[in-house]
Parts: sequence; C-alpha cells; structure tokens
Amino acid sequence: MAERITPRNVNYSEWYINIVTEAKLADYSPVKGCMVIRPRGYALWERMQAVLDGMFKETGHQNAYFPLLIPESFIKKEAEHVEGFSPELAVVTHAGGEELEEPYIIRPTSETIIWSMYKKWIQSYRDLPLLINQWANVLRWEKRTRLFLRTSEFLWQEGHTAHATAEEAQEETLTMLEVYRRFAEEWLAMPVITGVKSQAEKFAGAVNTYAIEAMMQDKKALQAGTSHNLGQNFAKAFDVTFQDREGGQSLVWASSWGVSTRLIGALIMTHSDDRGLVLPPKIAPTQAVVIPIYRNQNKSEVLVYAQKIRDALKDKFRVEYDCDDNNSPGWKFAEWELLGVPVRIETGPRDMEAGRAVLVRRDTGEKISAAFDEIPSKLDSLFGEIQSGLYNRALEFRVANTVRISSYDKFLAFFNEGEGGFAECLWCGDGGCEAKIKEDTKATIRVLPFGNEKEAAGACVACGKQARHLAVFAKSY
RNA sequence: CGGGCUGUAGCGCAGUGGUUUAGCGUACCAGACUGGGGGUCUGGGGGUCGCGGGUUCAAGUCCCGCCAGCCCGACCA
Repeated sequence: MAERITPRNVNYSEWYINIVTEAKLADYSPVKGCMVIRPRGYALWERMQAVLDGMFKETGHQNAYFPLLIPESFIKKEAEHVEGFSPELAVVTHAGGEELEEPYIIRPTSETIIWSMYKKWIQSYRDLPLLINQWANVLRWEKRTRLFLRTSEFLWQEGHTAHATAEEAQEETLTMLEVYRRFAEEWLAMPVITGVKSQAEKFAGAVNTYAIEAMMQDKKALQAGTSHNLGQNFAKAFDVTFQDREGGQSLVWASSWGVSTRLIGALIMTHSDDRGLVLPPKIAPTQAVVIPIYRNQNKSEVLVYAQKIRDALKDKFRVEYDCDDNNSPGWKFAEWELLGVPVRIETGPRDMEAGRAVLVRRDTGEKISAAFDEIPSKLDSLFGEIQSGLYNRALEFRVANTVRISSYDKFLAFFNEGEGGFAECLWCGDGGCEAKIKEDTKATIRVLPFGNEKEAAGACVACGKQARHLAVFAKSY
C-alpha cells in the first residue's frame, strides 16, 4: 500500500480531493468543472435530502419544480441580481437547429423564473404565504472548482417564499436559518455560527443574507447554507402584488434559502482524518458493517454467526454485511474506515465461541466487546456517543482556533504570519474597512453573529472609529 | 485570465540520446495456500511513451509548436 496522502505531505486541498476520490464519492467529468457523483457520494446526498425534506414539510413547505432554462430578460429585471450573476452565466443561443430569438440562461438560481410564476399565482392575501421548495441542479460557470465545494453544476434545494408582510418574510428567513443550523449541528455534527452577512458578502438581490458558517480542519471558513430576506426586490421586478384585507394593493415580501451538495464537502472537511471519511451515525448511509473473520475449516459456522448478528440489527439500523471472500479482514477494516462507517462489528471464531462480537469505533478506534444479546443496545448508545463526540470535537477545535483581536497589527499577524482561524473583531460597518482588510489579509467577514450586539462597543479593528458590529473574520472557501 | 508544475499500462511512478521485446509498485486474470489491521507464492494479460513537426545513424529522452490536467491567485455557494 502506498503511503497515504495527509495534509502533512501535501496541501490540505489535495488531501481533501484525495479523500473524495479514494472513497469513490465523486470524479471530475469530461465537462469542465462538473463532477460525477458516484453512488456512495449520492447516498450521502439522499440521506441529507430525506432529512431536510422532512424538516421543510414540518415547517409548512411544499415541493415544486420549475424549468432549467430562464429567458435572458428575466435575469435582467433585478439590477443587483444581474450584476451579481452575469459573469458566471451559461447561455443557450441555439435550439432545434436555429438561433433563438431570445437566448435562454441555464439557471444559476431560480428566483426570476419562480417570481414570473408567482405573479400569476398571487392575487389576494388569501394566497399568502406561498411556501415552496425546489430540489434541482443549477449551473454557475466558476473559474476554479473543487469537488463538492465548488463545481460548475451542483445539486441543491432552493426555497422561495412569498408573504404579506415584511415581518413574516423576516420570520421565515430566520426560521429556515434555524432549520439549517439544526440540520448542521444535530445531523452533521458540524457546529456552525449563525448570523447576518455584511452588505458586501450578501446574495445579489437580497436585502439581507443570513448564513451558517463552519470551520474546516484547515481553519478556513465554509459557508454551509444561506437564507435571504429578499424584501420586495423581486416583487417589484416581476410586479407581484396582492389585494389585502382592506382592499388595497401591496407588493409581496419574499425570502429564499438554500443548501447544496457542498454540505457533503463540509461534512468531509469537518470530521475526516488521514484514514479517510468519518461520518456521523445519524447521517451515514451505512451505520455499521459486520465483518466475519474465519479460517477455511470454520468458515461456514462463522458466516452463520455473523449473519445472525446482521439479522438482529438490520431492522433497527442501516447495516451492511461484508462476506466478500476476495479480501482479507485487514483489507476490509481499512476499506470501511476509508468509507467512514461509524462502527465496525468484527465476528471471528473467538467471538463466536464466547457468544460475543467486537465493536470498533471509527472516530476513536476504541474496541468494545459485547455479548450477542446486548449488541443492538450497545450499538445504539455507541451511535449517540459518536454523534456527540464528533460534534464536541469539532466545536472544541473551532473554539481553540477562534481569537478576539482588537489591534490591527495583531490582526495582520494572525492571518498573514500565523495559521489563521476565526478572528472576532469589532467593525465600524464601513465597506471600505472591510475591503482594506480583504486586500491586506484575504480574510473576509464571514458573519455578524447573532446575540453579540451588546459587545459591539469599542473601536473598529481596522480604522479605530466607533464600532457598530462584532464580526467574525476568516479566510474562506 | 495570470504564475508554477505535470503528461509513459486502470491508478501511482522510474526511465539523465545507444542493454535486445520500455520498466517498477499497485490493480486486473488463473491457481494454490491464507485470513483478529491493507497476506504469500507461481504463472499471465495489458503501452499509438498527450498530439504534431524538427535535429540525429539512433528520440520516451534534445529543440519548436499545440493540446490537456492539476496546484497557487483573481471570481464565487
């Protein structure tokens, strides 16, 4: 076996790509910047879809589907939106062997096509709120790509809601941000910081963008999900009005929110180690794998015993049984570790005679012997421990790499000389300061975290003027 | 679009103008022994050396051009 690639002998980005490809989650395709998601990678996405979709339904949303192609004129209706997306649009100019009268854009996001329909669907306050989600692919012609983190085409869900009042739209925006926070923290075991984006970092066309930001193991930040308050911007652009209770006409208020296959990248970069993926039990497509260990003379008895264990677990957990005769146990151990399966269950002749099995944790490597009857309950509690253990480990890592900085010299040293991380700093709110900081350090404001308004008293880290916000600065993906 | 690096078997690589039929590891195929941390042995298949041109008695190796990929930037979820 060749020496495994680690962040110590290559850069972090190569390490990450190596894990993605070694675990056979995805490949680059013949289409530049686009990836092929392999079955193992897609299984992760399906798990995420299932959980998120349940959370969307619980909060009153419905799924729908809108076209891939958007008339070019639609994109141009909202000024900020055009400006934000123009550089990365792919345009269809020909179809059916003829040049089209008006080109179509391949959707980079669906606000415009959806709001063109909402105009027809919304007449009265009785039609509101309209709470719709779409699972779809989108295309943004990115200059540089990285599997799962930034590909030209990616899969996502995009929620688009319409409301009668500004307050309702804002409430929806924050409700969905909270759904994302819960999903990231409770399911992906990935601690996130929630808050609002600066005006420079917000979505093109939004009034405000809220986000969940996570710290990866190289101490860079990753925006893992966004929820936008769109105000009346798209209602104005697409002339979507409704008649209120009093008989007057008003523009509707909007939100949109999305997470993408980038979450798979986030999951990998949060928990994985040099042996491969580490998946939290709640999201892992396979939670445990039963590996029989046998010699030729006792093969059939061991296989029967191992199958009994598998059968005792299969209705309660997502469990696989690896009786492939072509690979040695050692090979299988390494392979299933690479794939991130949270618990491995070894059953050999010794275990069979004792009526037991050995459970091995992927996250710590700890081996636990369990009697046959107690395996299901043991596994259940182990999953809980692994889930919270991964969360706590990631949280401790973030806390250990987050510092409060008040002097600009220290700020520059933190990002330009040190290893970086999250810097919590006071900021005056001026876009000029923000731009200067980006110029000097490549660090950007990731988020203005919630719940820190009282702490924003003091001087801006860059210009020294009266601060208005506490901001989290970091280099990001 | 700039800067750097790399194109030789599925993958990872060596090959420094002249060892015959271009090698090594791994993967693959056949068989046997094995099996509690990526097994051992024997035999086997697999190559337009990225593409095009040039120099030379002789080019994977030198020169020119082109193409592709990756990494680092700029842009972005």
